[in-house]
Amino acid sequence: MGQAAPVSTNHQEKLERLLELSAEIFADKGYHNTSIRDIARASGVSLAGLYYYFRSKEELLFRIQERLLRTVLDDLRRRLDDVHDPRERLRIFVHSHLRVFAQRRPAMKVLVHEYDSLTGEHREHIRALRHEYMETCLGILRDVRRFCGSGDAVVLRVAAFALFGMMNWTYTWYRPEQDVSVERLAEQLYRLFLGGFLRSGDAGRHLDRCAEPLGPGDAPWRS
Amino acid sequence: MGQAAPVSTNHQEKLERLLELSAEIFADKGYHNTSIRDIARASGVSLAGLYYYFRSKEELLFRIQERLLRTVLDDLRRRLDDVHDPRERLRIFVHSHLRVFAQRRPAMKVLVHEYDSLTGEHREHIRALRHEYMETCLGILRDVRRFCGSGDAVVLRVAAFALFGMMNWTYTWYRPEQDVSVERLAEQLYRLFLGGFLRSGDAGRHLDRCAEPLGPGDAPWRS
Amino acid sequence: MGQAAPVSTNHQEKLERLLELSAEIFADKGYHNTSIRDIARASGVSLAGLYYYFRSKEELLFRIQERLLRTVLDDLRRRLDDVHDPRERLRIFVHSHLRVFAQRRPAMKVLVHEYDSLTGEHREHIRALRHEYMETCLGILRDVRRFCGSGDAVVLRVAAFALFGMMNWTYTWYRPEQDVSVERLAEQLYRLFLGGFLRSGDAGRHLDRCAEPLGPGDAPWRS
Amino acid sequence: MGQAAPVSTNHQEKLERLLELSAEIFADKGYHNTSIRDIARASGVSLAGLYYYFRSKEELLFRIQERLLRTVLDDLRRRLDDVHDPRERLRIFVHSHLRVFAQRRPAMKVLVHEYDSLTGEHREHIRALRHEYMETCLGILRDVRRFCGSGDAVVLRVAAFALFGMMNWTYTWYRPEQDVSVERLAEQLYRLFLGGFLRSGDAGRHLDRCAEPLGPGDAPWRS
DNA sequence: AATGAATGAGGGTTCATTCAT
DNA sequence: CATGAATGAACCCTCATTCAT
Repeated sequence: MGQAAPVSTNHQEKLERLLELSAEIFADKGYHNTSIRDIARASGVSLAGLYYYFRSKEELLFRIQERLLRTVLDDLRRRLDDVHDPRERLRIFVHSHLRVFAQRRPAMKVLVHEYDSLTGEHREHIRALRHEYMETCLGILRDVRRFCGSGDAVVLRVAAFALFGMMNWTYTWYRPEQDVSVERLAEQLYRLFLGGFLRSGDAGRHLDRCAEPLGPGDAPWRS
Repeated sequence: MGQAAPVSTNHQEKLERLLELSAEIFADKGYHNTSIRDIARASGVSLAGLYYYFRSKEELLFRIQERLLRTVLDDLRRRLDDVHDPRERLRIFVHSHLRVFAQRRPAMKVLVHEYDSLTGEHREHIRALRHEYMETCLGILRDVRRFCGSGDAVVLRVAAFALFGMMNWTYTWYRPEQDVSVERLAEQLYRLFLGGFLRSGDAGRHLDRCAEPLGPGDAPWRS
Repeated sequence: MGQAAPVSTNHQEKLERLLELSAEIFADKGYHNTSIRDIARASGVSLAGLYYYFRSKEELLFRIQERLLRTVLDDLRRRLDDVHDPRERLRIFVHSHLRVFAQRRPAMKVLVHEYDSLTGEHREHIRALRHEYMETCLGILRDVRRFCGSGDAVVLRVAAFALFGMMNWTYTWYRPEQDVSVERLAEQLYRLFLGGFLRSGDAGRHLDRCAEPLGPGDAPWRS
Repeated sequence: MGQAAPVSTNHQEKLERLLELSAEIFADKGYHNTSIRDIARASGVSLAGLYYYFRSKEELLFRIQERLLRTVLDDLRRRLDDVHDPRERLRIFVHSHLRVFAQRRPAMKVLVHEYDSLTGEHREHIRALRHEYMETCLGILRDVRRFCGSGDAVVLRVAAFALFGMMNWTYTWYRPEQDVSVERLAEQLYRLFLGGFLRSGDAGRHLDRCAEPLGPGDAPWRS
């Protein structure tokens, strides 16, 4: 009677604490430069004890990335739910991304910086989630353009990557505690991007030597 | 005067070939995931032989980054030499950066991705060169703003990082051979940035919780 | 009187199932290459649960060997009970050994292949049972010889080991389902051995450098 | 001028010393129960230093087995070279096998006992060599039978395995220093086998329930 | 009677680096 | 200049085993 399955909950909680902690260490020293022993030491769990929670170091990395991506995607979907104005949707996208970045900095750095450290199925799995996120972004941009001008696929793709670049690069310099607030950062990046995006048109088209259309990139951010 | 130290030249050439090759491998597998043996194997030089050219693995990483940064800075200075129009200077900055990125992709990825892998003096040295580069960028942005509007330091800083983010992030997705040409990419990013930069003003200022004054605001974006 | 401890019976049954299963796995992968976890997985019992049935991995190995040896010895004694013809006794010995081999292949392989994996008292205990079995065999051979010729102890010993070699080696090649029937295999080995045994005499005696007397020689084989 | 490549020779010598030593330890403690550290300790070479000579523990096991098998096969071929009498050829086979067994006991035990510890290509390679050896044996037995009686394939196969069993099993009990001389052991086993082989005919044929002929087994001793 | 959680010890292997030649 | 040979330290991971429940 009363609460059910407290054991499982306990396990889940401890696991999440370990994910959080590991993300911090990976973010700090880099995945390959972090030893499982480092994590054992920091967590107070024995070396072997960790393997009760993850099958391998790479699975640990994978779980960190997957958990964050799911959070990001869920959060975004919820926020976009009943918003229809294209620019407002873009604004929400930028703000949501950066807010999560600020709140979960270590995991975000790991997600952005250590994608290449994954291999095999782990990588494939994360690639798929990143792809989904990228598609969401491209959809929004398409709507903005349809509303305000032409929607060249190549231009859209470059713009999307530019936007991700602006946002993701923050992990190299932005510290929420020392810099401007996330809200203001997000707003500035949003306006910076939107301002240029709306007027960029098919910039430099005439310069391009490759004629063929590129089609939708298979790379999410980059596979 | 006699022969000008042909041995030395030979040495220099071989060293540069090794730097290039190592950059490729580091870019491909990551610095920490690459072993000196990998480099020995790929170069045909014996394991011990490599240590004639570098004192340590980290020095190898350092040389790759330093060499590229010097190239970038020199190239940029030369191109900016007698150009005075602020926007044209910004345009040159963007194009120069991306052209080098495209021409020396492996080294660029290493420069961008493996900065944290440096320690001690090596890191400090590279930090200084990066700082110099950043200052050049900020100087250009300041000029653009002075020409066209207010030049809030915080806004400038965020804009500069946004620009770097857009450009540096390309290492994760842009392939010169498969994507749009570098020229077009550069032009689009330049316009995207400039368009937003010129109209972004002190976006979101009222949202900010930080107290410090930011200079006279201009018209809100939405008006 | 009442019920005869049904719990205990349950326990005994489960234990025997575990012995059987473990024998299979040990036979397949080798004792040292098998982990307790493998056994837990295969049996569906939890890792810790297994330790209710055995005190240690080695005790598990010991029980497998001991159980089989007792079976073999009991079976043999029963079959030899009222048989007095020496050759018939030998025949029974061979058939019995090989029949058990065929019926309990995994355990037999473990018994033959993993004797060295035992240590201390476990090893000593099994050694004693094996010795008993060997003595039974030697006794039979002695009778055969006494019946048909001289009974040199050395010759007997070598012959006994030869017989065991022929029989035990079957674990490396004989598969009851694919090869000749056990009956035929047993009969052929029996005749092969008996044929040679009866005529081998003190073969090669003159070749031997050992000085110890070997008893009166009989006619050379070639005569 | 003078001797060529002394370095290579040195390397080869050291490697062979390591093979020999490792064979002893594997024979003594078993392959899976021996750690590379044990070998390092016994050889005086550092742990990492060993990996200059073998790529892996399994390759070490493989080399031990391969080296011995090549020795055995070469030796046997040389001895059989100009001998034509079938019985003499059989005699040479048995003597050769046991002499090598006695001279290289540790390696022989490893070859016989640790075949299952090999995997993948290593195993396949050894399997092929064992097969070649087995075929040589079968060829000899066929000749003996053709000379003296019928040559049933199944009987031959069983006889061959019986012979191998007699000989290989010696690793479990025979100590050249304490037992009869190798020559005498070989002679006795040879006569024991030949005596039975020549008179065994198609023993127990009528007992067999499986009718189909077995054809030449693919297993050497047992793959 | 059974298990989830945990651990110390040790496994095979790779690493950056050195040094005599 | 260049290398073959060697090493100490550290890596990730698995092991048999225990103990509170």
